[in-house]
Amino acid sequence: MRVTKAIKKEQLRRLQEVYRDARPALHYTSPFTLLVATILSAQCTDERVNVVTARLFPRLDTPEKMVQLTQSELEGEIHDCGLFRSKAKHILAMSHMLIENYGGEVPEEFDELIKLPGVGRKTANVVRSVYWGYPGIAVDTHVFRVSNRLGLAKGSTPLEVEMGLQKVIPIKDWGHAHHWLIWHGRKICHARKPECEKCFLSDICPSSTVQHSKK
DNA sequence: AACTCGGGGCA
DNA sequence: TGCCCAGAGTT
Repeated sequence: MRVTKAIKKEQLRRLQEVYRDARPALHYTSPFTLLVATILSAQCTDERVNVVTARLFPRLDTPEKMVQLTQSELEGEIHDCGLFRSKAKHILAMSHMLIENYGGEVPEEFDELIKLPGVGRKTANVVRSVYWGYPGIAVDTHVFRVSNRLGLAKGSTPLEVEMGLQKVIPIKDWGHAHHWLIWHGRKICHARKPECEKCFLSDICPSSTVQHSKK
């Protein structure tokens, strides 16, 4: 199936309709806690991240409080998230940098965010688009996979998909489309066994395994 | 572009 | 057991 611009628009319309009430799955109360939760979410399910942050953020929700922990203490706090050594190192270094260079606040500029240890394009775009509503699509594994399957934005690298998505998604929806695509990837368009028979986009998805009589 | 970090969930 | 999970840094 050739994916026309009209089909892409229809895909987005249906995604918006079905996931209208989709909210961020990660628990956070501020830019800093969203930043930390997003770092913890790397290669880890959001359910597990929420278990860790639920007991972490009531006590440690600012850079100033975070840097009072030692490396090994923080590793113990986030152990269940996996990749805990590098994550703990990054979170501590990031907190120190926020205090020294940004007055303890999280900068809103993309170029400043990605200077922070442990923060790449994906994490920077999450904080900007989800918390502050800035333009920018965060491309994680779900967004990458679903976008490629739908033909919404094809690319061999996350950056190519990010640029492609920004051409087809209206600016006002960039923070929301991030959630539509993630929820769709979680609920239906799984990595290993996509449930195409349950998918409300199977008739206009070039990767669908469902047979359709009409083309 | 490929490799590494990493414990837990699930087939 | 083997593969996967809301990635980023290094080589």
